[in-house]
Order: sequence, then structure tokens, then C-alpha cells
Amino acid sequence: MPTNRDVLAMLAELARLTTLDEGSSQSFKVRAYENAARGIEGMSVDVAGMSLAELVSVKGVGKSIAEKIREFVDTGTVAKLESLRERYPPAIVELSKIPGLGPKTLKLIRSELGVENLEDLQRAIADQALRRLPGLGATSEERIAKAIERLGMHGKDRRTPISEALPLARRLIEGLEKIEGVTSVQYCGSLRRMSETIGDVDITVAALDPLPVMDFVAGHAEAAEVIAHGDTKTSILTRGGLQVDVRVVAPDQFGAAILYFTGSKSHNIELRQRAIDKGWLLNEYGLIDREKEQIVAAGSEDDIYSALGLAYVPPPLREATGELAVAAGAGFGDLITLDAIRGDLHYHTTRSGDGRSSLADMAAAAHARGHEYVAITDHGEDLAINGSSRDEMLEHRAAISEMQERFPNLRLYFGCELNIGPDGSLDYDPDFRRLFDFTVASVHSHFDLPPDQQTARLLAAMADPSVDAIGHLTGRYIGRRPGIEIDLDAVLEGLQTTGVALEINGALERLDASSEVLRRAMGGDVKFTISTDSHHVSELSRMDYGVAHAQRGWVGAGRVVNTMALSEFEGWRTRRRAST
DNA sequence: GCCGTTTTCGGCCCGACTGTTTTCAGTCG
Repeated sequence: MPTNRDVLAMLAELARLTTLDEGSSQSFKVRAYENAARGIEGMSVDVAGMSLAELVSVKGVGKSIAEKIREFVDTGTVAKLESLRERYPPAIVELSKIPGLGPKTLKLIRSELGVENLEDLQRAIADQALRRLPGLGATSEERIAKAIERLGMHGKDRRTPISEALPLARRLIEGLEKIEGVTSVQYCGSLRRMSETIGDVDITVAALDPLPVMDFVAGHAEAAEVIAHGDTKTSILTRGGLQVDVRVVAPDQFGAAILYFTGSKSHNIELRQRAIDKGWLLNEYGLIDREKEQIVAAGSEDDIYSALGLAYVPPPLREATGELAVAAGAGFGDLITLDAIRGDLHYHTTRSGDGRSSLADMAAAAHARGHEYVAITDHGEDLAINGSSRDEMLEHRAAISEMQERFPNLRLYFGCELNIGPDGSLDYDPDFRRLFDFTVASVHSHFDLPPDQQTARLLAAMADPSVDAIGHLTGRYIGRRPGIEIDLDAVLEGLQTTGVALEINGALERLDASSEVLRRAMGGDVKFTISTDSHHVSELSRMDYGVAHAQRGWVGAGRVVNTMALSEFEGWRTRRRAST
């Protein structure tokens, strides 16, 4: 039976293909699919078990979508979706992901130039055919050419953003865990190491009988093609063109298997070398003493590291960049972990145009997660559409302090996500900005300014006494938009001297600042926040990703502001503001 | 395709930006 996640994936694909069909993401049909998904997103009951009448009562779900959901549950497919897939094959969907190439232009080049895939498009660009089409010109043609180049869409080195790969892996795992006889499931590879982009998805399953697992994978709705279907390994290609390998091992070898399949390759080589030094052999079946013909460790990764005289190495660190030396010595005692997090400092409500859960729901969600404090940082007035006027913000402040009474154990801060203008200017005026308990300032536009101007606008923003943190540093969307170019040294120095914290944004599309930047920043004395940038109650789990990503940047808990106890945090903020 | 009615049709968030134009179309958020 499909899970809610499966239904959401189906609706998302309907929305995506309908966008191409209707020529606009603002088509009312597309928005209806998205609204329906939104309605289902927050539900805790399984929609698969709901009747037509019950489905229609879900907000955003009408007769037509309810019928599609029933069709999906009963038959495993939706006729409407199938016909869309025929007209918009994966190669066309791929093209639609190129920035600057919207559905209208895609339709045009398809009908006028016969472009059906990336190769056709590149040929058309080489022939300068795009610039001859109505509404396009040389600039547009060059922009699209550059976008293709930046996406690295050439040939087989195509990588999938983690924001696509991880939800897919989780959907598969939900199903795998339900198979009888399966004791553990873990996604491995670069996905588990929290790489920004993923080549293929590796999933390791512990089960005594591999057969039902193999059959489940080969017959999965996500499988567009079965590449391999063996006794213990099955590989499929999804409709999105992503390869998924699922391997089954015996439960008592699970630790060795996930260690091996998680990699990285060079981390494994170093581990194996240590095993050899001790006269042992390390492979995917275990750590083995060959002479005595004994298994030293195999069941858990912890056991294997421990037998090798090493502290457990969290997966995001396994890149052979010095982690084994630390694991053999002092260990990773200060490394940030999820249980050290006490609050969330970038958090939206429906006060923001793009927020999808109410203040009450967002506060309840933070409380349920065990947070001690949360900064409600809805968008400032400068962000078109999504921002709030002064009056709206003042009303919001009153609403927050009223809400505070309902949550005695959760401190709610009146905050703001300020918008950094092209010249570093911020929303409202200095007096008004002082009203906020906590602010995060972020870049949302003008991504193409030269690096010195980008650096200058960031430095100007952090020099403002009302700014407490810089949000999603570069504004990148992994795999879609590269983000602004900056002079990193200058920015890190600015953060250090002003004491403004650098946000680690846990949204999988962002994971901004990058782990390279974080590691550089750890070299100095920069403070961090790890935030979810939640716009919906379902997004609080981004904290898990934010922390894992921070680990990849070797971020220490002592440097993360939202590990502080409430009073300590308030002291930090007061001192910081006084010093600017 | 959904919703809510002055209840079975008309409205649905819409402004900034860019590149193409001559008053606008397409993309993005």
C-alpha cells in the first residue's frame, strides 16, 4: 500500500508535468496539485486507507484529485500521469531543470527546432538556432548555454542533488522496512556522507532471505527500468534517471556492509590498512582474523572502529581528510551532535507569504521537538510578496507574546529574516529593526553582481547592530543555482570581528554555507547557528540534516550558538549587539 | 482543479527582473 510520501511524490510529478503541459507553474491545475499535496503533507493518517468521501474532505483535495489518489492506491498508477509521462519523457523533464529555460521556451524549442533532449539543445545552441526564435535573442541563447555548463549536465557525470536523492531513498526504505524478515535498512554511499550531490543511491538491507527484498525493488513503482536483478543485489533506474542499488546482507554482517558501502573509497582504504597492520582483513563481511579464522567484528560499525582502536567516525567525516588520525587520538568529543541543539533561530509562519503553518502550529511543533527557544523570523518588508509591513510586524509581535503564554517552557523570540539589498541595505529603519529580539539577514536577489559587490553587501549587512546572523550565505540551490560569488576570507573576517553568526541552513536544497566554507570558518573563531528555515511543521526535521552537514564541516558544538542554554544565549546576543 | 458563494461560476498571491520589445512575455520566488 502506498505511503503518504508515495502519494506526495505522485502529486509532485503531476504538478511538474502539468507545468510543462500548461506552459506555466502558475496554472490553476498545477497549483491545485500543490495545494492538495500541502493538505496531505501535514496529515498523520494514511491517505491510502481513506475513502473517496474522506479524501474530498481534506483541504485542497477535490473530486478529481481524490479519484486520482484512489486510482493510485488501487492500481498503483494514474492514467492521467501515464499519458503526461508519454508526452513529457524524462529527457524533457531534465531540460526543464535548466535555469532560464521555462515551460514556454521549452515548448517553443521543441516544436520549432525539434529539441527532444540535451544533445539536441546543445546542437541548436551551436547552430545559433535559438536566437532566431521569437522572444529569444543572442543573450538568452548564451544564458542557456552557460546554465547547461554550470549544471554539469554533460554525459554521465550527471549528479543528482541530495534534496532529490534523500527523499527518494527514504520512500524506498519505508517500503523495505515493512518486508517480513528485514531487520535493518540503511542508505549508504555519498548520500549517507551528506554529499551535496549524489551519483547513485546505495541501500543496504539486513535480512536472512534476500528474495522478497529483490522482488520488491524490481517491482517498485519508482523503477522505470530494472538494470540488474540478482540474488542479493538489484539495481533500478528511476524515472528521474537516478540509479538505485539495493544489496542484502545477513544481519550479523550489517555493520561491516554499511561501513563498506558508505565509503568513502579512500576512507575504506585507510581503514583496511589499519586492519592489515593488526594482521586482520577488513571487507564487506567483517573484520576478520585470517590465521585464527575468526570474526573480530562485523555486526556494527562501532564494533569495527573500536576493534581497530578508533573512535566511531560519523559518516559525514569519512572523506580521508584527517578523520582517522583524530579517531585514533582525542576523538570527536566536541563535534556537533543533534542532542546538543536547544533551539531553532530561523523559523517562518504564515506571516511570511511563503510560510505554510500557523504561528500556533509552528510553536507547538518546536515544543514537541523539545526546543527551549525559537526565533520566529518571518520575512521583512523588502522581500516582495513574502514580506511583512511594519504594521503587520507589530501585530505579529503582539501575537507572538500572546502565544508565549501558552508555551511556558518554550521561549518565543520576535525575530525577522531581513533582506540584504544589492548595496547591503536592510528592511525598515534602524529604530524599527531594534525591536526584533533576533534577526537573520539573507540574500534573496541580485545573484549576478560581481564578487566585490557581493562581499561588500554582506559586510555592510553584518556591520549593522541589529543583525545577529547571516542566513544561507550564498543563496545557492544545489544543482540549480550556484549562489553568489564572494571573497570568503573577507566575509569570514567580517563575521569574526562583528561576532555575527554564520547560519548553517538545514534545507537540503541549500545546505548553505557549504561544508568547505564551514571547515574554513572553523579555522578561525566564527560562531554558527544551525537552523531549519522551516516554512511548515514538517520541516523541523531539517535540523537532522543541518547537524549532519555541520559535521561534514567539522563544526564543534562549542561554536554553535543554538547549543547554548537560554540564559547563555541571551547573554551572547546582548554582548554581541553591544559590541557592534 | 479547488473553493465558496450575493451558491454551480468566477476567482485563484503577484511583483521584480530581464530581455525582448514599443507595451510585453517569460522566469523566478
